[in-house]
Amino acid sequence: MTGTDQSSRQQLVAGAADMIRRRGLNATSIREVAKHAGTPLGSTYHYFPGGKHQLAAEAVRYAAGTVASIIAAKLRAGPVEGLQAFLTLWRTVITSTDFQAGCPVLAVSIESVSIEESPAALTAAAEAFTTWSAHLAESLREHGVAATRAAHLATLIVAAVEGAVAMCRAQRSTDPLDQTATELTALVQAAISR
Amino acid sequence: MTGTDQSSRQQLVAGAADMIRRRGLNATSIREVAKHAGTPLGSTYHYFPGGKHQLAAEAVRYAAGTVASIIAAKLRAGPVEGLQAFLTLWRTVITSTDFQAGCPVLAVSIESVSIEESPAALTAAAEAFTTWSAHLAESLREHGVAATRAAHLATLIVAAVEGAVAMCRAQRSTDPLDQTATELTALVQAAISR
DNA sequence: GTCTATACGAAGATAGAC
DNA sequence: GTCTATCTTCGTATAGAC
Repeated sequence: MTGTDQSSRQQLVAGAADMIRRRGLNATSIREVAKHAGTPLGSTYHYFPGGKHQLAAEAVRYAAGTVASIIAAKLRAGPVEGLQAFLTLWRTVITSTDFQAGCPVLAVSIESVSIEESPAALTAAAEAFTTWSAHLAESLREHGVAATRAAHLATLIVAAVEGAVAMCRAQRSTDPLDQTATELTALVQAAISR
Repeated sequence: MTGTDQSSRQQLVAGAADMIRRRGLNATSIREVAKHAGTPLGSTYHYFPGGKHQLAAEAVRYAAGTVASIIAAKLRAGPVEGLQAFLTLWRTVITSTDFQAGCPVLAVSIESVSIEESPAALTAAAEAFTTWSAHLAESLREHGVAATRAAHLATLIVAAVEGAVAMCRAQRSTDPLDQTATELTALVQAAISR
């Protein structure tokens, strides 16, 4: 386990995550991921014997982990701050890429049809959504929101933001996310101040 | 323009919409759409000279129009009834296909990266979201919700439902949509009863 | 262990037979 | 006008040279 090995491997994972969030899972080819990482095609199958499924699953976990770390850190300041961080994160993604990138977890959720076709990647996507929601729900509970309501509210936040990011890409405008942000912020503030 | 022509054409469009909502845009091949419709491959390019882009765009408009008709009809009974119809519609889609189908509009929004790559389909997706939101917003305004708030709330509804459907597919559970439904229904009821 | 070269299938699109 | 056969490119994956 040398440093070079890990950096090549990590570059493949990060590159795959970037391509998936831009073009989707099916339009992300191993060939191009390898080329982008500067590694030969064969190396990919050395690092990821499971082929594209394995690479996709790791890419989802990588991207999901990054997002989870950010919101978990910001949630320590409170649910509203965590929500703001979540919203800002995705707004930055779409604006900094001129609406060309979105969420790789959502892409995998839509393109991995059955468990049989891409088991690991779809499972990783499901876990990502669960983790994000759980972080938000926990913070809401800590601020006095009842457990059931907190869970529902957390799910709504994740669903709404994911959907809004996709709408922003289609419309080439940040309006859907900004409008969603306004509603969600008001909703969370009302929930924790009762 | 014989009856047979139009039915073949429509079968291609409907078949494409079904495949896109299940597998996504990139995994939907013209070959398989043609086979499923029982028409030769060449016919597809006769009906759709613009190739896959044109077929995808028409598939999106077809699916989006169906959804728009349903919610527009139910919205006449009020915003809550329209929301319920929107929610029920998607819940039926995911449960009747064992979580294998979702929204084709969302799939196209995520997989059509740039305007250059798939201009017509992405434009059709943007219009679908706009149309759905506009219907909901209009109904909310008619029930006393201020114009700006109505627009924001309508966007939140579309975004949240689209995101929730994708989450349901990843988690193979209707919980995300059901929890989102609870929150959205309460939110709309509160908005129109003030 | 790393990488080049290749096998094999399927994609979008079209040319040309009927 | 309809459809068959084919062109070209690109996908995943692997076999085998270094």
